Amino acid sequence: MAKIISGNKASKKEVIIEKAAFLFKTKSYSAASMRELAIALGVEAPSLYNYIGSKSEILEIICFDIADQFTRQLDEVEKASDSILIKIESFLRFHIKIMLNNFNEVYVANHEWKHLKEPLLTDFLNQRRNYEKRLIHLIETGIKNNELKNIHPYVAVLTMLSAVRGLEFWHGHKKNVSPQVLENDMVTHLLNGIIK
Amino acid sequence: MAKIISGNKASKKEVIIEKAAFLFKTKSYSAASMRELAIALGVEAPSLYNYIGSKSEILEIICFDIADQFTRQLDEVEKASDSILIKIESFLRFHIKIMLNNFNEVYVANHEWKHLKEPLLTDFLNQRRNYEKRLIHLIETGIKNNELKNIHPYVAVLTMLSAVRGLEFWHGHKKNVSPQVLENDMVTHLLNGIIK
DNA sequence: TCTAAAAACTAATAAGCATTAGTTTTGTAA
DNA sequence: TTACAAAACTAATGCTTATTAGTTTTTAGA
Repeated sequence: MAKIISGNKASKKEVIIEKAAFLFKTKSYSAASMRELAIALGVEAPSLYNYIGSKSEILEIICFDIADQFTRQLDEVEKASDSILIKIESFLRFHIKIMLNNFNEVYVANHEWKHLKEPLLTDFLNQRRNYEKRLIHLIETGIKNNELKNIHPYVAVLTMLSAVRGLEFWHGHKKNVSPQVLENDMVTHLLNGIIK
Repeated sequence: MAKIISGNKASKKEVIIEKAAFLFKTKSYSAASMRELAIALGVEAPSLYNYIGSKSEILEIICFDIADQFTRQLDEVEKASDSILIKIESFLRFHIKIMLNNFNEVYVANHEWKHLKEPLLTDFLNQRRNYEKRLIHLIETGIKNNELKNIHPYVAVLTMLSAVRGLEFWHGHKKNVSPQVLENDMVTHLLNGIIK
């Protein structure tokens, strides 16, 4: 059969992971089989094992790659000498952008992480919890600063994280709205509300 | 082996579905097996087929039961002679409450609907799309009324639906916050924002 | 053109899956 | 106590799964 087609830069392993992310998103991790993945790549299933160690390794790479991207961006936001408001705004804008650009991988990281095996599952959840804690700290600082209303910090973080995460339903609706309008309107909503 | 224990009111079928909802939420629909479900009920797998037709029937019941509850509540909201603002607020509060009270079933309906088989999959998605459209109409009316800012209606609906849906992460955090505070703070956030 | 490594293949393994058929046990009402 | 129905069981079917071992083909460099 044919060989795995790899673009100019992407290694074959990266091509496999990319297709797998699409498949895991579409059918879910458990329901997607290595056979299907192989067919999507024009190859027999066992051939995949020349590049990857196991099905679960693919999931691990996807989940931790995304987690790292979020962590690194938050590092930068924290370092910057901006107001809390600006910090929150840039964290929101980053989430929206990465959601639109790395759609499949973010979707898989958000939905299929529970199929990670220990100890990676615990690692992943700790990384997430830590990320949330840093965001909560941001909100708390904003409340003390008098920049923000006195709402429960975790509720605010949950609301914002969930809202941007909901962009997984955006596909198919983008016809009428440009990504820029989407980004601006959602940021406005989450910071200023919808009441006139 | 023992018999399936059914409470006073709940039929045995309802007990199966309840446990299945928990299992589908915890392990995902594909990864959860009828054998596991049976063990959780203290029974052998084939015994389940005395009550339910198939594994997928369980998923169907869960998904459409939840969908119906949302539809019926929106019917009432639309009928009521309230301002748009009040209408949106009660739709939000209903979502938050049902999320906290029917956690497992809502979670499964939100995450595992893609394993529904045709034509039910199409039915389900149509029902969802229709629900969204009715919410969009609510927002549009509010904008015309001058009750709401001139934001993109679908973005607003997506933001609100996603935010309340994110309460699936609430479990484990409820120690510090009462459901009432959670509800009020989230509603405030989604209507008025977080800026002081 | 020859050689060595990379990457594909085929075949097989062992396990798990939902579901069906047929049988036995259990509970209930006469 | 007997008889009937409900609800459990055991055994089996046929299918799919990820993964491994061993082999052949393809590719690239000297």
